[in-house]
Amino acid sequence: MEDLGIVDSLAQLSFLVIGELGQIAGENGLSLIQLRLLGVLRDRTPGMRELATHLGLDKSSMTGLVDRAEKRGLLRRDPSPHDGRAVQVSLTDEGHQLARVLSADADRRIKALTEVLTDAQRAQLSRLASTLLTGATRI
Amino acid sequence: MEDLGIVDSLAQLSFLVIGELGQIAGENGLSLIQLRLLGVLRDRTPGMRELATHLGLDKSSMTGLVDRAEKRGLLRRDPSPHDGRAVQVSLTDEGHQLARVLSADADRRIKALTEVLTDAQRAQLSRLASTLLTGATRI
DNA sequence: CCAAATTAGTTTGTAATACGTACCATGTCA
DNA sequence: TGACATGGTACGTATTACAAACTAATTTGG
Repeated sequence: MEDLGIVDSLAQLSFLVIGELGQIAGENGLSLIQLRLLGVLRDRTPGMRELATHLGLDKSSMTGLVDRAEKRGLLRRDPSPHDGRAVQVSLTDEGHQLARVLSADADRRIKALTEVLTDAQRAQLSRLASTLLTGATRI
Repeated sequence: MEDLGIVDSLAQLSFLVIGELGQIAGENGLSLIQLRLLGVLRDRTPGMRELATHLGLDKSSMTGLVDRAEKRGLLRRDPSPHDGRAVQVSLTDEGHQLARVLSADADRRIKALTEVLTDAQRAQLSRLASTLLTGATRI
């Protein structure tokens, strides 16, 4: 592979990583967006609007997404204690369990992807990505 | 932002980059997958099977994707000169023009993302990503 | 304190995406 | 030449996504 510019290398890397995550999702009967949803819910119990913002979706898209996950028993909607209009979305036990499996799979697959790197390079990549994320999400 | 592991930092970075590309696509009346399709076709005239493999889709999914892009005048199907069953997909002039716009947009947006990095860091990230891609796609 | 404006979420309708299966037409090989 | 493989499409279905219209609860301005 020839030396790519920053744009192409980042884009291709991203498609590769997302592709891996998509495969993991598929192997566990989920779509990529549902995998993301479960990932977000691992350590939060947000409302629908918050979820939609976080995932970059319209709030109407969230309704269907959460509907389907709820029907599968992966999460539940509870009324918010602070706001009568709002809802708290949280993982069920089954959802938490599946999220752990997905997380372990992702760990394995992503680490396999980075096998070609030395430990130092892997740490460097991680640090650079973190730096970039800090800058980008602070905006 | 705390220091993430290699898995989370790569996953989050990837979602961020793909999100940017998706926004660029949207601003130009395309979906992310159509942006990818145009990107692939910039320097190739593959058949449907080849395209499907490259994009990780079923061949039946390709038909619809190419159908819609063809209807928009972005690409065309020509019969393959070597195989009576096969088809050669190629960009129209309009498709090439749009692909150039998308590419320029991506350049701008991804470079803005990496603004927090020094030039040296950016080069390092690009090199690490390229290395990783080389290893991953050689498998 | 109440009317007006916001906000959270759902519903409905439509389009794109994606898959599997079944199906043609063409190629390839024994 | 006949069997089989391959490239591509057609069809049916589920998921994803959006926009617009709507309901119900909350906040805000006067």
